[in-house]
Amino acid sequence: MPELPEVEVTRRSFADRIAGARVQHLQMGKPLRWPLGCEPADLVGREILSVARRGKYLLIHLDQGLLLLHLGMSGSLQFAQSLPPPGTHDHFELRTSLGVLRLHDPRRFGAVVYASSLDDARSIKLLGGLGVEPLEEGAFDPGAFHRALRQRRAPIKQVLLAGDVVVGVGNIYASEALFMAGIRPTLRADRLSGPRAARLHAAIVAVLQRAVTLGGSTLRDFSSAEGQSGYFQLDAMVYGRQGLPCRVCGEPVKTIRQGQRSTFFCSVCQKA
DNA sequence: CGTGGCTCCTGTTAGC
DNA sequence: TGCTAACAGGAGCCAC
Repeated sequence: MPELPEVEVTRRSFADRIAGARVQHLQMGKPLRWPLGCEPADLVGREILSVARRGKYLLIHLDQGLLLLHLGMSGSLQFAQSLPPPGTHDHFELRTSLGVLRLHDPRRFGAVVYASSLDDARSIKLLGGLGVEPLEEGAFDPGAFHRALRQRRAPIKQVLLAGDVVVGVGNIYASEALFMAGIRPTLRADRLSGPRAARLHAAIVAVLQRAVTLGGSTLRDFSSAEGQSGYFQLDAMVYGRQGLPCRVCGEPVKTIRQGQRSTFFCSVCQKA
């Protein structure tokens, strides 16, 4: 569920408040995607230095090691001075001197993984193959983006989702960025001209930035760690709008399946 | 090595 | 109203 904007909104909603906290207790619920990788008790007493983000992963840096956190499809975080007793879908809870951090994740596609450092095998395995950060100053270059796309024969939508060229673009924002750039989602990535790749590059940045500003999308259950819902979906151009008139030309929005995920597009505004 | 398909899990919704 | 099947924002893994 959460794509880059939702993860970034989550990070901003608690990073400053948890920095400097001391870990008092770590409680795991039902198994998540991978085992934690250390004894929960081993983390007691460590200090939380900062919360960073890489792609859709949150990196909680400790004075020794770090926790890699992924929200999967249905995960959300809460951080507060105190919280009501955990429910059936709360599978990770970190009690600290400054508050309680809790992961709520019904589908349990999310993960919390301890790594001793960023060069640790566990972090390399999870973060090593990730593409560039689209919103990082100077990191996402239109020319390099075009060159990377020329190596790929898969449909452009699926190349965006794969996350090894550029990170953070999930199912909602892939459809939205392709609409904004006027590109058909089924077009082979290597068939994009330089100008069209540049247009897509700009669209990705614009869509993600706008979504962060709006507090992310809240289709079902996303909210920030402060409990705020996002508003992006209220003005999605194509996502979730199958059969409804395109906001630009009025043509009914189409939906197709690509790699078991639904894609939304306008056949008039996205001719090729 | 790039690509496409499958998989994990639970909850909600569309359709009969 | 009730049952069932399809689908949901991710992404690692495996066979080609």
